[in-house]
Amino acid sequence: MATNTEPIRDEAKEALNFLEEIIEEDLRTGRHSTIQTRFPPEPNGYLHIGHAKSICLNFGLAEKYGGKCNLRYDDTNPTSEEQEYVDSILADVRWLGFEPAQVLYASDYFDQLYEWAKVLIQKGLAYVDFSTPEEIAAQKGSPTVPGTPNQYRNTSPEENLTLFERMKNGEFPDGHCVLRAKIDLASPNMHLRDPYMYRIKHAHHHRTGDKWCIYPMYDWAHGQSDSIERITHSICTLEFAPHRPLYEWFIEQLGIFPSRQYEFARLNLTYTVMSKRKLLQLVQEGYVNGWDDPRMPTISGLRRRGYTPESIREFAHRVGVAKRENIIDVSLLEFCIREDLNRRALRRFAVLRPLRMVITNYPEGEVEWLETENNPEDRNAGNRTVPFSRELYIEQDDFLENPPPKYFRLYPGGMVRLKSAYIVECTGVEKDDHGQITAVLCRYIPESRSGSDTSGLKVKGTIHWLSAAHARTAEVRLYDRLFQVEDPASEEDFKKAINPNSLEVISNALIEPMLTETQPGDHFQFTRLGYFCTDPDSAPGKPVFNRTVTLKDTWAKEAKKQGS
RNA sequence: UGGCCCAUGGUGUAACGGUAGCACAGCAGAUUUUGGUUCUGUUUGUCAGGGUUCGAAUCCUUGUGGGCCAACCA
Repeated sequence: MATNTEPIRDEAKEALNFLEEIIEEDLRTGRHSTIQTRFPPEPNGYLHIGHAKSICLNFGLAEKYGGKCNLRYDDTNPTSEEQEYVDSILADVRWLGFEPAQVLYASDYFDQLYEWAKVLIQKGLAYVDFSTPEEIAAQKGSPTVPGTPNQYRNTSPEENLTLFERMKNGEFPDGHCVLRAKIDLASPNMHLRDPYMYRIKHAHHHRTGDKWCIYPMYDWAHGQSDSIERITHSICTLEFAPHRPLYEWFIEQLGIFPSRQYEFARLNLTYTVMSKRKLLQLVQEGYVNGWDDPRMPTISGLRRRGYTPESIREFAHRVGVAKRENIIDVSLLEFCIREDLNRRALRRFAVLRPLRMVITNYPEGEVEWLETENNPEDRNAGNRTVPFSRELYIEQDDFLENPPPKYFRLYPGGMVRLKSAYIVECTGVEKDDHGQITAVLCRYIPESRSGSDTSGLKVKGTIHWLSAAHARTAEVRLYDRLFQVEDPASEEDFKKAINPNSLEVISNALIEPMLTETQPGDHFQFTRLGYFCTDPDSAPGKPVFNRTVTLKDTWAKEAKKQGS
């Protein structure tokens, strides 16, 4: 329920990023009356958190300024693109919470592009080149040495038109020739040294089938596609900045709608890699279990890990937009999901590494159903009851025979509160022949029951627990960062930096009875442990949980300090 | 040794010639039946030199450092 006295979040006072400034200026001056953006992935892999930033930017800008945003697949290279990727991309965009104004494909424009190529040829601005790739590379010179023209550069437009048509008709094998724009072989910008427009590929395209055997290059397709869609602000990452003069040259020569390109710095995250090539390697070489492995920075991986769309959108907002190279601390991402889930996730009891506890003064066979809150941050989440009995399980970490200083949990002679139940005092331990503790013995304080505590006792620690007779089992997958170094991409071999302990599977964790009814995608906070999400691998009666992120753990820090 | 882009605490990001702020992380404390949450406090910064100006993170200039660019990839 929104309070009306609260001003609508003061967006006006919030600082604008450089793209917002450009847009507001364009709107103010009347250069555009509305804006049109697009998110243009190539369907050759799964989307990752870096794409999420771009999606949030493009759709977010359109939303903010009352414009529209298209999803356009940049499908100009049939040999690396697949329908599987097309489908996953749309699903990810929608999951993030955005609906494209239109779902379009660069391949929709192949006919138009072909016609426009002929226009350039007629203007003497494009020619068919039969040189080998090596020859062309050599003729391009280097950044400090101008390129040199070859014989094909002088072919007449008429001849080029014929040649280009023959290319299109499939009269030449792959790689036999290319269509090049005739611009400036001496340009200090290598992209202007007669760039390729078309290459021959007798390949099946996932949408156009076998209609074409020539396919446009990125530079020849992208700006024209933007123009066709009347994209006002074509936002891309920094590495495309040197392409901008070419982007503008094509549009100018064709005299078509002048879309403008703007570049921003792509997102990098600590302890992971972001390039599609590297992610593909992780998948293909079995370092992870697929694109949606919860350790992957892919959107599908984050989803399976338990990240919510809201948390990712918030993250994208918080990282900001600028032109400076950056590497965002993954702790910001973790902050965003904790912030979101703290508000929304229902609390449940789970014991990952069980230790038996026997309450020696509690009647055998008796069971009490005790009330506990589903979410202390949200009164509307209500309460639930959990069974309490003589034999319990607690977390191994919550008992120590010889506790270090500042240890608030249980130890011989010490007292803790069992969350939402009673205060117990440890009276001793049971050990096996090897000296291993098999049970913690306690006596409980009957008048310390939560909600009606008249004991007057104050304890420092509160721990979670499960009634042994009522506990159910579940598989719990504990994930840690995939890499051991902050910036694996800068390593000689990024795969050597892989964290060998990025996944720990606990196949017999204990959970409270209610938790067996969960559905894949459900989020919970396991009290005192962290946020967990039900995995699709769950089977009836045997749920599987992924740890999204731990709770902040100041004791772990303190213990580490003491240890070192 | 060509062109383009960039440079603000540990990490990001504001300040649009006029008090260097915010967030995350860190540290310290208060509250707490989650060592969670919440609250309070706090450490740390304008790459360097020159110039313009009453005044420069901001404008100019030189340097330094980083990134990108020559694929029949996008």
